Amino acid sequence: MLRTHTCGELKIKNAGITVTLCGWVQRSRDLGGMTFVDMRDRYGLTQLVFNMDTNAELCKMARQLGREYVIMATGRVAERSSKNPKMETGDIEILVTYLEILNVANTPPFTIEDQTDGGDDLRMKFRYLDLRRNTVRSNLELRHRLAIETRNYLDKEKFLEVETPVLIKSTPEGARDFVVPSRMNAGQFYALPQSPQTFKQLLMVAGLDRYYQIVKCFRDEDLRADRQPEFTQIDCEMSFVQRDDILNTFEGLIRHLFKAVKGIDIPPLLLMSYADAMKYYGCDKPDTRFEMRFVELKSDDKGATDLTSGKNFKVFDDAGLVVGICAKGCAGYTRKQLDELTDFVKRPQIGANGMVYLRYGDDGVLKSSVDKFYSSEDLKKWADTMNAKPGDLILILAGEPNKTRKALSELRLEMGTLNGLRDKNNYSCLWVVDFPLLEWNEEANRWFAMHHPFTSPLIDDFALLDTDPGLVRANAYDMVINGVEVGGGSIRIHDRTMQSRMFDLLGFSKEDALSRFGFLMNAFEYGAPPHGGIAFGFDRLCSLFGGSETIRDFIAFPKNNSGRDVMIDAPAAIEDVQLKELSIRLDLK
RNA sequence: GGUUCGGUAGUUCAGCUGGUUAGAAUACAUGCCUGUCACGCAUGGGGUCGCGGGUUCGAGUCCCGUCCGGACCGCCA
Repeated sequence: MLRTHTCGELKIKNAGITVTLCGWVQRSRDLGGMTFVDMRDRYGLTQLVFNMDTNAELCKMARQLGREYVIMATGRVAERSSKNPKMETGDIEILVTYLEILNVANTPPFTIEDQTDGGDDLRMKFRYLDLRRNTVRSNLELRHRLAIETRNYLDKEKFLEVETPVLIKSTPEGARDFVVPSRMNAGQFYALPQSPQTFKQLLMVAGLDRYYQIVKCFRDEDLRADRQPEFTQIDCEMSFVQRDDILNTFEGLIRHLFKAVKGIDIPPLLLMSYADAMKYYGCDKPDTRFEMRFVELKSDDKGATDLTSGKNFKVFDDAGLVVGICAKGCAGYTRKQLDELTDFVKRPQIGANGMVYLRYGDDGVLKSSVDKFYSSEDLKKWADTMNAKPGDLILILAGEPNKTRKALSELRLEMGTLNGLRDKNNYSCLWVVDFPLLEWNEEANRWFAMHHPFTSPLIDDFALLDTDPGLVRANAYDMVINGVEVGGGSIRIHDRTMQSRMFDLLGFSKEDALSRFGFLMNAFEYGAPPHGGIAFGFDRLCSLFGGSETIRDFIAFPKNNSGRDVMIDAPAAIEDVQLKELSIRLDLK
């Protein structure tokens, strides 16, 4: 070992001993007669001192050190005459007697500080420098901690970590596959897994009983702050279980992670149906850190009261849904603020046509943007329905039900943000259950599995498969934390008649089904146990625990918005020889 | 595929309704300074204003196109 200690561990109690440290030059301060150098490694920062009186040669050498030079220094640990309470090792310093430059360094293009001056693009291009910064490194440490604690918990619960192949077969359902040409099988391609879904089910048929894997998955779709083309899942499957067994087991996992990594005891998870999530939050992954639930003033539901029609307000009369939220204590919003909210919901990404507001003044007077059409009695009814009190502000959207819910959901989140109700250190976890099994796709003119084709329907809804497939609920569940879908799964179909029934519904012919999933259907002929599972988005979990919106900060070498690795400059063209070997001819315009 | 914001010194940014030699901070270099710790002080170098075209007497600034980056919509079983 070149060193005796790290740059983070020497404290006042070590004063007097002689040590050798290795690390990078964070910063140096040349005061003329003496020079201070802050030396950094993964563990911390330690101050080196050089004095012209003691050793002029060495001191001059220290003056020549540039930022990020790699050095080795030997000296005695001494108590400082002026201590720095802001520094972990601020009570001591090293009186250097030997200094060696292990490597010189170019001046980095941005500062290696917690608050760096580097922009995102530059940091990604020099990611290995970016990773020297505390903030980024501590994100990777958090990721490591979460992985270790996940393994600890699942191991204790008798889960077996099994590796599944990365070169597999393309499946047409779901996301676009990344494909890999096969040299030995000209014209044929592997696909990279979007998830090890079928393999983990085969492991259940194999009798492994409980499987997990922290595994890379791949989806060739457009990127977002929380979406990368390659990402990591905690992928799990269990045999001989029902839904609640899985919910309990993985509520246990998330509880363990919060406790072990953040020291937080989270309350028992709420269980919310998909239908309620959509009705009260307009979204299948509600942020439940705050209430502000939707209240409908008019809807298509049977027996629903209609508080808005028949007053000549065409917008509401024509709407399938009139729905609002009540923002507590926001009656003081200015016209300008309300106009900004209106602009917010009218943005093309949100797509509302307009917004109606109703101020419930502190004096009890109701003032709305539709006073022309509605009497104060009408407005009072709205306010009462919405449980509004003086001082509150009601915001109402109307139109086609699904679009309107989606828009109001965005507005709700915006109001939550504006009112400081979305504290990143506050966690609200819940299960969303009973998703629809199928989704109708207009373009393809057929049903698609909302989750995947192996998801079991709820027993209660079996009969509806014949009469009204759209109403069939799936035995599926998502875990949602602070409005982020961190995990999802389902009880699978293990029965071959039900499986072929599903394939029928999805419009797969027998031949289709066999060529795509024949291996799985065959396996199911040999005694498949009832089973189900779940997969967590590990990167998202890390960013959530780290209090960040973007997962890129928690991935050592992430891709940019266009799916490029700007550091190694991938993807890139390949040699003609390689193409030839793969029997591939390019067709670029 | 679409919406939107941005691209000016190594870096982060400012630069007004078009008008002298394009600025600041920081980084870098040199010098001074014996208790600094974002050390301080002084001096200095550093620019194809992303690229191409257009309007104009004149473009960093306006227009069109294009490339790159961020956020979002579509997409993501």
